[in-house]
Amino acid sequence: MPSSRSARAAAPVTASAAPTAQFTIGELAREFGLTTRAIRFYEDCGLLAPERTGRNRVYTVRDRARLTLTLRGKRLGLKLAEVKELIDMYDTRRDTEPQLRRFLDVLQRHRTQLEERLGDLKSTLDEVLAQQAAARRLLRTRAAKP
Amino acid sequence: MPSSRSARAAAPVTASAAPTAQFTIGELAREFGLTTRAIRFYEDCGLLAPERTGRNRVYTVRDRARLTLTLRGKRLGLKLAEVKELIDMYDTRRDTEPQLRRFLDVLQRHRTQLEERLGDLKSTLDEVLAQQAAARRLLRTRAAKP
DNA sequence: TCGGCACTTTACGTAAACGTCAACTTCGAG
DNA sequence: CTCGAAGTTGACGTTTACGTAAAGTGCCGA
Repeated sequence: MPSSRSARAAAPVTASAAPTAQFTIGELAREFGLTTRAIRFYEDCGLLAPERTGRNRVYTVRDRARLTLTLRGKRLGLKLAEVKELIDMYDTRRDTEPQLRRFLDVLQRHRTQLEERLGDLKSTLDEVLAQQAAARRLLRTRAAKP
Repeated sequence: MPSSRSARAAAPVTASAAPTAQFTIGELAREFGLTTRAIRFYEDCGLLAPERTGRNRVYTVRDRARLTLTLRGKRLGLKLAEVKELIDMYDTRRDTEPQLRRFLDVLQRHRTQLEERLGDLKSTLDEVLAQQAAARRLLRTRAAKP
């Protein structure tokens, strides 16, 4: 069975795994546990901009990376628009000094925000751990004298 | 100027700060930087259940604590329903062993989730730090030879 | 040639988390 | 007594992040 690269104009000739790895929307969806609808929606939001083979979308490793970042941002509670701003920021040129300084500004803001969240997270995690310990103790004493 | 506890049936007699501290919805809103609408909405979601003086809501320190937890959960990207589940869990009795075991289950789930997010956060933070360092280096070399 | 499957676009539906009126009531001050 | 400020409920509007259905294209195997 040749590699299942379905629904695409047949690979050049005998090549099964292209050198510059490419993916269909369905492949990406399965890989990331998303629906194709979601992926297209991310494109509408400007988070992805895949090439086309005719009308069909062709995703590269670069798109895959952006998708990874997108999902991570989502898990951290960011809006897609915020994720886009962030990703775009990392993708833009920083040729001139003003650009570099603006970039550093944004980085600092993000860093501060992230560190705050890190604090929140650690607090909650600590509380969960404490509750876990307490509950386990209770369960042991409960088991001792029923 | 006596403490501004507006819009309430007058305090018993001369007491200005009640022993069991209470708050109006407006006070809470200001304190947490929310709208009263939001606070009422949280009540609709079962996150708060203030007493009433007639029709007016009266919040206690306990409600204040729940609100704090709610907002922290939000910052961590949890849905209000998830926050409710979490808070309720912390508030319920754990008298029987099955209850205790269920409690431990939920704790473990939350812990896993929190640790995943912690990983996400650390990754992003690391990347931000790396970018910061890189940008600063660039800026220095740029300053050296313009 | 005929399904069937994966892909496409267009378009309307929906759940979450509030915002935003509207239409009151209820106090305390003037 | 009237006014304003803060409270109340109710109902509809809005944004975000997709779900879902409709209707069509393109290729592949039987």
